[in-house]
Order: sequence, then structure tokens, then C-alpha cells
Amino acid sequence: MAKRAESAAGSGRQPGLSDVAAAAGVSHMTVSRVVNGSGAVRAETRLRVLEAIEKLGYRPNSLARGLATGRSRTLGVVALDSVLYGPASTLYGLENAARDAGYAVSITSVNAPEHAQISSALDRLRGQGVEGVVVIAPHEATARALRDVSQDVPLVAVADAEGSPVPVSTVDHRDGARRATEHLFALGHETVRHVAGPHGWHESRSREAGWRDVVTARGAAEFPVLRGDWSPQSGYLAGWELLHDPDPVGAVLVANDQMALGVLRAFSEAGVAVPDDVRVVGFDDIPEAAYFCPPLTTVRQDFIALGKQTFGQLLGRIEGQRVEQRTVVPAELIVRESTGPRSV
Amino acid sequence: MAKRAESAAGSGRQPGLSDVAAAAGVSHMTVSRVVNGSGAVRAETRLRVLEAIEKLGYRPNSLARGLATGRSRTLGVVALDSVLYGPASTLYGLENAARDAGYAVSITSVNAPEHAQISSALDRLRGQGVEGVVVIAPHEATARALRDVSQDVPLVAVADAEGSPVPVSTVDHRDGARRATEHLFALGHETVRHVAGPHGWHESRSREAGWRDVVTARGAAEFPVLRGDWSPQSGYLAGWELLHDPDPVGAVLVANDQMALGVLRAFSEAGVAVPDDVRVVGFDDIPEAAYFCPPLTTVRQDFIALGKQTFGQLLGRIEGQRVEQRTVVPAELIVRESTGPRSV
DNA sequence: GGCAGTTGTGTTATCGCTAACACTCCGTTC
DNA sequence: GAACGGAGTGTTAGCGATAACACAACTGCC
Repeated sequence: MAKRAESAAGSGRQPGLSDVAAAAGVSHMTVSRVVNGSGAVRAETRLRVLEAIEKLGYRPNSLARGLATGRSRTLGVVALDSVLYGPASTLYGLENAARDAGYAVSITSVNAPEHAQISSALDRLRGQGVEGVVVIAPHEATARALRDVSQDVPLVAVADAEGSPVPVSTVDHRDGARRATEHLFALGHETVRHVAGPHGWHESRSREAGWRDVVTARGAAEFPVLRGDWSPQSGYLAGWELLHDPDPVGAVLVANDQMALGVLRAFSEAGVAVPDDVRVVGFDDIPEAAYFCPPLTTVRQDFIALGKQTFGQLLGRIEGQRVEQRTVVPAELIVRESTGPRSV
Repeated sequence: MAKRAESAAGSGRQPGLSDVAAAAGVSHMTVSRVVNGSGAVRAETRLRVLEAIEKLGYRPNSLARGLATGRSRTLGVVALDSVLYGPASTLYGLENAARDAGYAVSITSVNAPEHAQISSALDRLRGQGVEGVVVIAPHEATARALRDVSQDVPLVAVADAEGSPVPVSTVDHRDGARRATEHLFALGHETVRHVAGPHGWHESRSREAGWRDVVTARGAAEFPVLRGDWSPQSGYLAGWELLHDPDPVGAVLVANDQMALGVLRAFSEAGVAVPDDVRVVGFDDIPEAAYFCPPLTTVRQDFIALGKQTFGQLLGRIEGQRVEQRTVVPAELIVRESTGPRSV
């Protein structure tokens, strides 16, 4: 032990339990008990140990702890499109929830939603000893790939999929779209148009479904959807298509804020006023949405809540409980000027 | 050993080196050698071991390996604004580089660029046994906070700061802005205006400096900069200010693409044609930039290269080499229609 | 044929920690 | 006052891997 204490002082090595023990004149177990608050330690002893810890700048080594306990308190995240607003925010929310629970987050990203890539990402994480994995899977292809991936580590997907083979957690896109559509109807419009997202994305499907729910329930005219690719450009094109529609357009639900920006742009160029001539709602509440011209009514997703919920669900699986196969965070309608009252 | 092999079969526990050893009828060291390709192993033995590994689905436990070697092969990342395009992309590039080098990435984010928060984030990562840390620090406040943070773990900041107390890695924002400005002058403009980013950001300062370099060198009229906050709205306002400027505006360098979008919008509303009446350049090359109306000339940052370089720099520090105090990735000018030739 | 040098393999110690149990004091209890 | 029980502390044995050395069994060379 003396050897150990000396060598620690000599080299730049991080001090260990036994260095602290030597400095405080106790056994390493006593130090461990102080650090973890487990077992009984006399107040005076605890103080001595704490002083030694302070003096040496001791920090527990979580690798060793993980090895000894079999619990790494680390969460793995597989990200696909980490630059898009939704997925990036989801990662942020997850990291937040994990941190609050004392978990570390190890991230690994894959280029394409293919089975081989996802499988190897899971292998990497498993080798790192993560206790569970969250797969951020906005593509339907990812969800499919998860079907036949080995499941020897607890796994939850963030995906708005129904009947998924793995438990999923999601924001309620469908209900969000319903609320947005209801909001537009409530303003007196006869029907609501929809600019949808691309095929192959859960979000596209769910938001479109929510829009259709309300249009159908109201018995309103159901025009075919226009389809974009999430980009402002595609929204812009959709905007012009709407302008050239023989039937007058009074209200539009756009599947995300960036496309809504494009739509607004097209309308503005055509001299169509929002909200006076047409009312527009987006989806996502990206930070810029409040600064669009006009500020955009949109549907906000609470990524902090989503992270918390997803993490809780995963924790349940880790602890072997039976967990919900699908949990949902409500979406919130944020009303701004793009659906405001019309000026005289 | 027999005990071990049985218990592994019974419980769902992950198989270990000794399970494989028992199955292959060799010692655990031989298995270790096969796994790591270190030392000599007879071809026949190797085959037997590989079969056992395959059969049992063995994966090395990186916690144990890290404990034994003292190298966790894990990289820590401290992120501040993980949702903005730049920082999110930086994270993505880093993860990429780390993965290629067989490193895992553990991420932790902080809410504010304060010393206490950053210090505790570093502590968290250190406890996880990371070999080095990258701090994504676009704010000048973060760089300041790093000054008096304990440096017992190799650290590199991604920040375009000069004379930083810690090694930094960055895209060459200043040179990128210079190139963009030169490009505009080369098109025959007498001077170039600048819409800058907010105070307190390295990127704002560097891009503005690059613009000023060229304007000064050319001896052109140097109009005061307009200043936005990165949002399209602020760009829109700046755009209107430019329109109302008594001196005619022919060319504008905007400090990021989102503000450039706002500028384009303002010009379009005012009936000012881009590029016919005014030429506009942005910065970032966000995915949408190519779809703006008109498609935006901008400065692209190679985040994959940035990640690679930052990671390499950190690896150098980890291995105790003397490394560059500041490394830089060149920026690339992407010419699109917003600075295209003027139509008749 | 003997001695060195290579291969291939096994043994043991160690990384820093926790789990499980052993032990020493004490104050109770009957 | 002997037996008990709990508080406080120490000892030992792992967790799953690598490192360092030990030791056969073969070469090859003089």
C-alpha cells in the first residue's frame, strides 16, 4: 500500500481507492463505503476519508466499478441523421435525461438505415458494456432493420411506429397534426390542405394520418396531399402548386417548419397574404419559426420530455420489468400570427 | 472453468474469455491472443478458438480491457449548443473520426458556458475514464471558462480562438470569409457589405475579420457592419436596412446561411433581384442553401475533416506528443446562382 | 549432440472496484 | 456475567481482461 501511495505521488497516475485508504489510515473498503454511502462508518472516520479524498483529488473509476458491479451505468445511442432538427434534439433530450439519472451516454452513428450497419453499431455498443440502447429511427427502413437484430441488450427505438417488434417511444405526431388541423377548422375554413413529408418516414405518415382524421371526421373535401422532402425548396414548390390550384386554398398544414418556410415564401412572392388570405401551420417549432414572416403557428415537440420518457422506458427494460410497447409524448400547438385574426 | 462455462450457459450472462477458453480447450490467454492478434498462435488452434467465439457469440468486454490496459479508447465530448447546425455537425464529424480509429464517444452537454458547468462536465467524463476530451466551444465565454479548468485530462477545444490556453482546432472562418469577399470583388463590385453574427461568438469575429481584411486590402469603402443573431429574422431586418441605405448596395457577405435567407427574403419583397441587382454570399452551406431562391453561394465547412483533425490533435496530446496549439481546416467557397452572372 | 533461439502455450499477478463474510468492540438482555 | 446483536472495520475473492514471465517442444547451427 505504501508502494502504491508513493507511486501515485511520483507518477501522474490518478489516485485510487487504496491511495486514499493509505492517506487516511484506513482500509480501501472503508473508503469505498464512504464514497458510496453504503454501510456504516463512524463520523470521525468519514471525515478523515473525505479529507484524504479532497487532498488527493480522488475520483472513482467507473470502469472498475462497472466491472465489479456488472452495471456500467452507460446508455448507448444509435443516431442516423444527427444533423436534422428532430433527431439532434432527440439526442439532446436523451442526454439530459440520462445525465439526471447518473447515466453516461455513448453515441455512435450510422450512415444508412441498413441492417448490417445497425447490427454492427449495436455490437460496438454492446462491447462497450452499455446497459441499454436507444435507436433514433425516423426512417421506416430502420424500424424494419431492427426487427431481426439480435436483442441481447435492452433496446428502445424512438420512432412513431405501430406494431413495432421493439418497444418504441415517440411524440404524438398524429395527435399534433389533428390539433393543428382542428385549429384551422375552428377558424372557419371549409377544408384544410396538407403538404406532407417524404415517403418512408414515420413522421410523414403519422402527421398525414392526423390531418386526414380530422378532415374525414368533419366530412370536409379531402384534396390529395402534396409531398415534399422536408426542405424549404420542396415547400416552395408545393406553395406554388397550391397557388395554381383551381380550388381556392384557405388553410394549409405543412408537415414541417422548413417546408412551411418555403410555402410562405411562395405565397409572399405571389402577393398572397398570410394570414389574411391563407392560413398556414407548420410542425416542429424550430427556433426560427417564431421569426418567420409572419411568425409561424406550429406544433411543438417536447424533446426533454421525450428523452425522459424514452430513458424511463429503457430503464424499465433494463430492470427486467414489463414495459409499455409504445409510449407517447403529447404535442403542443403553438399559435402565432400565421393563423392569427385577419386584419380588417 | 467448467463452473464458469456452465453458469454462462445457464444464466443469460455474456460469455467471457474463460468461457471461450473452456469451449476451445485452451487457456484464456490463448483466446486473448487470438482476439487481439498479438503473439503467435498455431493456425489450427486459432481456428478452434474462432469457432468457439462464434458459437458463444463472444464479444470482448471493453471495460475490463480498459481497466487492464489503462486505455479506455473512449473520447469525451462536451457540447453546448448541440442543436445548431455547426455544433451538431462538429459532433457528427468527431464521432466519425473516433469510430474510424476504434474510439467510442461519450457525450455530455451543458446548458450554459459557465465555468462551474464545464468543470463538472469534465469531472463526469474523467470519472468515465475517457482518454481525452473535446469541448465544442463556439462562445468566447466557453473558451474563457476553459482557462482555469483543471487540465488533468488531455483536452482540445473546437473554437476559432487565438492565443487560447488550450489547444484549439477549427475551420478557417477568417480565410473562408476572405475568399467569399474576394469572389465578390472579382465580380466587379466596388465594395462589399457585411451582415455579421452576434457578439461573443468566435465565428462572428473571425468571419468579420476576414471580410475586413479584403475590404481594407482593396482600399474599398468600408461600411459599418450590420449585426444579426444568426436567425433568419435578424437577416431579414438587416436586409431591409441595406435596402434603405443611401449608398447603393451591390454585394453582401452574410455571416451565416440562415441570416442570408432572411436577407434574400427582404430583397425579394422589395423587388430587388439576386443576383441581378445585388449579389449575396452566405456561410455554412447548410443542406437547404442549395435550395434557396436563388441557390446560395456560400462557404462550406468540411466537418468530417474537422473531426478528423481535432481527433488527431487530441490523440497526439493523449500520447504525450507536443501538438500544434492551433490547427485549421480550410473552408471552401461554393459558388451558386446568388453570385451568378447577371442576366442580360 | 548440445546450446541457443524461436514458437506456441500456460501461469500468475494486476488494473480499481464491490460483494460477502469475518472479526472486534461495545452495550444489552436475562 | 455469559450470550447476543449490531456498529464499525478489515480481509479475501472475484469482475474480465492484459502483461510479464515461465516453460515446453521444436528448430537450426557448429
